[in-house]
Amino acid sequence: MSRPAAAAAAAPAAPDGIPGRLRQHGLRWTSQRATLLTVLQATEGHVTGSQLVDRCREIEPATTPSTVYRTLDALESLGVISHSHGLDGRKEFHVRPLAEHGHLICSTCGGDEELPVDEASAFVAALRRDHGFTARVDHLTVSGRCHACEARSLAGEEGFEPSIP
Amino acid sequence: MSRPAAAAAAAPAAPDGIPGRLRQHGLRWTSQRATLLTVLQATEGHVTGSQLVDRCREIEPATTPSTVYRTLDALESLGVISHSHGLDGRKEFHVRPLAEHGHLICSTCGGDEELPVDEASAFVAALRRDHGFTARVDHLTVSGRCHACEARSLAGEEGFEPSIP
DNA sequence: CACGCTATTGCAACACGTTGCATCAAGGTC
DNA sequence: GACCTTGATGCAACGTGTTGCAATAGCGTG
Repeated sequence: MSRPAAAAAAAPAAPDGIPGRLRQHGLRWTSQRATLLTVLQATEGHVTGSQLVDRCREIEPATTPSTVYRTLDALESLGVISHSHGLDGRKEFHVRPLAEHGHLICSTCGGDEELPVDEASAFVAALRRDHGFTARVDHLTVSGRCHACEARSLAGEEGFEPSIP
Repeated sequence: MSRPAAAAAAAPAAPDGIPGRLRQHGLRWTSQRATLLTVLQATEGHVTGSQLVDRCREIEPATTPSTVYRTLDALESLGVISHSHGLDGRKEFHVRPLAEHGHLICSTCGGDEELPVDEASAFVAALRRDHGFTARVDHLTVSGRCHACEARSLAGEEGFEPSIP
């Protein structure tokens, strides 16, 4: 009889049906991927690639960065995770399916607010109408100034803007 | 009598009033900065940092990357240039004041279309109303699929999405 | 259960930026 | 025109990702 448990044994804590979904696409389930998945599932909110590498190393010190980054790509093509970009343009991953959302990042204080898709729907519709462009809100990062920082900057002097990455 | 030309002599092709604007802010006008400015003014559309380093080296082979990047920061705080982010999150600089605009980047073909500010004004207004957030359209990059690629993907099979940086 | 195809891995090298620090020089002042 | 303050430069080292390549190991097959 087939024993899918064998894979789980070699790969501790195999979660969900991810292994199967990988195989469906001709991809493979390895212990390194299991480690990353474990880390991802224990993750709240957003994480950068290097943070994931670090956390994987806590579980499996032999973890190699290139493997992590390549696996992240693979998981993303499967739709298991997605990413947007932080202020510095660095990728920030998050596990799906949290509610799909964009991001509002304050370039002054670094604060990050979520933008529900429906609040962007009119904008998306306009882009489709005027440009034939299908926007991915899920990958959208809007930078600007949050309420608090805007008020502060209007009150005080600006002169120079601080560096706006 | 004061001879601002002296600076221009040491620094070939000093353009505009940039040297003066730097000095107004306690910053300095150097030959390295003159080189970068020359390159920037000969630049159409967008450029990445490394492209700028390369072009500066064509003029002045001794150009150092760190100097270029630091000068870019300085010029940006003066409002001489601004940047947005490419598909990979890398900074893309452009000289102002071209008409302020955002970007629509197709994650499939890499195509880049400009988004006039006024087309985003309703969206910006909504963000301000609902989140007290002041968005910078000028720094906005929306990724998604352009008309051509969208049509192509609807026609053909997708299975996997190609990697979407 | 052994075999074979090929996806993955790990390593090393590279690309792009950033940062700390000692040294240099722009440019305002006397 | 010499002096002095302080911003700018160049270098070296580091952080984060990416890529080419040979070796390894999933996993579907016979």
